[in-house]
Amino acid sequence: MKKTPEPKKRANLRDVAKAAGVSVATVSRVLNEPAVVKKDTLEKVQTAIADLKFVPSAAARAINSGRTRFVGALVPTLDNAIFARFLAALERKLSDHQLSLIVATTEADLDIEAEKAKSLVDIGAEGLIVTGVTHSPAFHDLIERTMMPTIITSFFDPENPLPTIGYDNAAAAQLALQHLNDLGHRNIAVVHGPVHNNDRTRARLAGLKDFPFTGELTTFETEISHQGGADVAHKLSNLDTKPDAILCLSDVVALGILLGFQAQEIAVPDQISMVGVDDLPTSSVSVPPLTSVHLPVSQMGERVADALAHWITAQQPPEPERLDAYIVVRNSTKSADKSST
Amino acid sequence: MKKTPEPKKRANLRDVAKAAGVSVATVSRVLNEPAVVKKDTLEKVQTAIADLKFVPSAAARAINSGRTRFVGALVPTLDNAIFARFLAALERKLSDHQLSLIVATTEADLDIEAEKAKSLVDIGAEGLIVTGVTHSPAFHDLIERTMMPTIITSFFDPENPLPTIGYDNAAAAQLALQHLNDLGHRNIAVVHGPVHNNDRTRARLAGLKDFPFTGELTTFETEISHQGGADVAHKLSNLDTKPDAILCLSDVVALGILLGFQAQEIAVPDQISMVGVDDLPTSSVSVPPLTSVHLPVSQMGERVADALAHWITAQQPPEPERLDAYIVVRNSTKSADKSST
DNA sequence: TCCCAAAATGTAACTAGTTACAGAGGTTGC
DNA sequence: GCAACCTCTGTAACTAGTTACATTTTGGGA
Repeated sequence: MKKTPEPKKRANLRDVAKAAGVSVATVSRVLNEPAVVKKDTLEKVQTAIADLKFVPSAAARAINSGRTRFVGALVPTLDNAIFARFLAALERKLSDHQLSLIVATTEADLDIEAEKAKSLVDIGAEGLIVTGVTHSPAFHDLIERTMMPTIITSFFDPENPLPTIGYDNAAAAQLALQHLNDLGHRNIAVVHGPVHNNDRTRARLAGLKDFPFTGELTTFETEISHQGGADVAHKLSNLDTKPDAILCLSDVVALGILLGFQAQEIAVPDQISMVGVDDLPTSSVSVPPLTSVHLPVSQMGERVADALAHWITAQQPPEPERLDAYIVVRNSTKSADKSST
Repeated sequence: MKKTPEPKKRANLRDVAKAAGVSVATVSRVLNEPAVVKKDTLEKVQTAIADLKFVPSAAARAINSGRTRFVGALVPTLDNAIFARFLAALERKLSDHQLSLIVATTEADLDIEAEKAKSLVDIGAEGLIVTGVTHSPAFHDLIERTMMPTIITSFFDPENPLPTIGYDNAAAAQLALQHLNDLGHRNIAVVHGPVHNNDRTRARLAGLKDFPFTGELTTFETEISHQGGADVAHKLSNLDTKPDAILCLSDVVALGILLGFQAQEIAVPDQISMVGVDDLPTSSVSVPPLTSVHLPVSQMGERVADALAHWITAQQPPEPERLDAYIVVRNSTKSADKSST
């Protein structure tokens, strides 16, 4: 007495056509250009669609149009607000182009990156967005084989084979050093995240090296987190000769240092000046507000979205694009002579 | 003398079959079960695949398997670390199930949510994850029509028609109030984000109302950002009778208040106690470290991933699941009698 | 009323894979 | 020596849409 042998099967175009007593072409027209369908036919079909709870198959559409309408972005982490802000802008602008965004995190591991890139391509991504110019051979293979439109962000390099849309990391770091130099600081601690698998950080450090600075530059590597910053604050406070300024290549870490210093009652900027790089929203409300090099990540998200959408539709890669970083001077820095009170 | 009339067209299975001198079935086998193919045939085909730079079409695969291997998550924003952390855990666990994650932000707007949900379904999402139980009629329509597996997060309600996996927001807020009550605070400022379109916040406020607290409870609404917190700090400091404790329904705001108080040299917890809700990583390194109700968002991400993956494959919705929040006492609270120094 | 074009609809061939089934060739057992 | 079986490969029919082209219907003007 079973009456439900296979009730689960989803209705398809043919089913709807049969139910409405029309051809598949008509149903397809109701879906795509209802204007050309006569009114009562239209209604008949729409009723059938509603009755059968018909939902067109995305895959079948995609197979004809050759479009899946989504792209993938590979970022090291979502835990750093700088990427979250980039992705927010990217997603917003992509949806103007009728594109959805798949986010995949790589944990700054090139193998994970290649693997996730592969799975993005496998499920049909029409384009890829990646962070930095350094990638595994497997990744480059994949991009070359599939000719997948791929844009590199957070990095500007007009020479790179894949188009880059981003800022000049070396220049951004130099902006910070310039500022400290102008203020007369001579003994500067440079605090940065892991350089392994992070070409942005390496480029920034290289930029600092290239800058004509005659004072002392000491580097400290730590985790990119508030905790990582707090750890460095602790380390710095135990030093025999303390630096008179800190140049921090990440605001998250800078904020952590700031908190660490507060806990130890080291006064910023009176005892020590601090510059960050990123200019997170939080940096403007920290105590003291943090002087920081602003990275235009929201703008970057928008430019990347436009460029990738254009690449996909017009089959033409975009020109590399440099977005300018600039320093925002707040109250975490002051000139060296006054700090030796 | 043109030799490239249409060189762009991607090679397909038939092209490869022709090039390798085998049938399409054999090529398909090379792709899916290479073990059953004779070695030299295998090599011939693989050579052809490489030569033609053949990449199987995801859409064509999906049309047969009925699977697209991705799901969509709708969150209000990426700017709050609480969602970023949830998504990070979700994405990590989903990839164990061979599922990718499409992230869409709704800006806490139910219409945007419905619209983005629709476009996720249109492009073939196999399941959806949404924040909170309150949604637009269009959204509910969509879910019902498509019978899309959909899990609600950040909210626990066993009565809800769609399965919820999350914490009890009322109970979480009460944990904070309980703590302040135990410490003897009688005049408490409750700071929260916009209640409009935010049922989590509303549930928390309702929880506070239900708690048998005999003191004074004053509420303040502000933006969920450090800036929003700083604004409230300013407002509070201008009050005639200041509260002796602040219960903040969001750690981001609490951290902003903390920074605001520092700028105004109001001592926490000596002059005023503070509790937050969220327990962000930053909360443990703020000055002072923030007492906060821990919301198990990473665990939530993992549970949701497992539940949704199971729903998709086994066609069976999960049971609602309550995850426990608990308070983490740090140094931003102290008992009332000592704070009246 | 008839003719013709415009409007509406239908037929069937596409898209790019998977897969049931058939069949060819080779090996083994009796 | 021949049936039985296994291994490997091929044919063709699926999946669910879109769309070029053919055909039917409709309506207006002569």
